[in-house]
Amino acid sequence: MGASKTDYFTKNQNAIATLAKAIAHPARIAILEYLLKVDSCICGDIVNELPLAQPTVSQHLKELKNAGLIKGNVEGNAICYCIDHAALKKLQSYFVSLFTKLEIKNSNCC
Amino acid sequence: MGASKTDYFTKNQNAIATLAKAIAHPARIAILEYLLKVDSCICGDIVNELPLAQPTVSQHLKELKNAGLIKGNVEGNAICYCIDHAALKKLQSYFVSLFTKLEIKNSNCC
DNA sequence: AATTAATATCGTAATATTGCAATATTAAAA
DNA sequence: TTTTAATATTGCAATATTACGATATTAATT
Repeated sequence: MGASKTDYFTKNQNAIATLAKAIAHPARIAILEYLLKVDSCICGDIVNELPLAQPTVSQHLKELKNAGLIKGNVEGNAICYCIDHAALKKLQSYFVSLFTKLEIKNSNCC
Repeated sequence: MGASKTDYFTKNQNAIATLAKAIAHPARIAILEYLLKVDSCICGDIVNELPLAQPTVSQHLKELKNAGLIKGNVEGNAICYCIDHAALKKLQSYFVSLFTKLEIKNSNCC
């Protein structure tokens, strides 16, 4: 077969896996870092910043947008992308909760 | 083509993407959560816990191990898997630094 | 030594991801 | 209204991931 058996896992497990997948590519990490670096919401020069063709960047942007990590605003001709802070906080909160559990039972059995 | 252009990105960008990929599947999240839940380092019953065949679980365990997130110790016949706390901390530290940057510039431009 | 139990590996099918050329869309500018 | 600029979509090839049956490996048990 192939294609993950999504139904067999909890909503939460699927949610974090989906968020993780969204950032599971160096180009998408680079995009997020770039959007964090530039103060203003610079748009299409993400393409100039990355060593990838325009359609490829567009596709990565789409995936980040689908995951809810960035937002895109039409500004005339161009489109202004920026971090969706609320969504990133959600991502953060899952990790924090995971890492908190970790702190509690830090028994290294192996 | 296909296959990501790893060389064009920084070591750090690739590192976090690789870690994210390791947890970008609900089964692997479930495995990590299970290993966190059980106090002692229970081994093969991960297979009983998950709705997946033994080879599939074995494969997921291998990926988590390759990513350095878990450790496996041979214990006679069986193998004892457990969270690698040091590695998970590394994962945590990247996210913390990313989220810290986020706090600093929380200007929502869109 | 044969059996059993636990886990890993191999082989393979189904599906998903990545990347880009070509093309479409959309809106400003000329 | 044609041109130009910015971005998205389509189509397709290369590769990676997911899943599992069959089989191999390894070590305890009989």
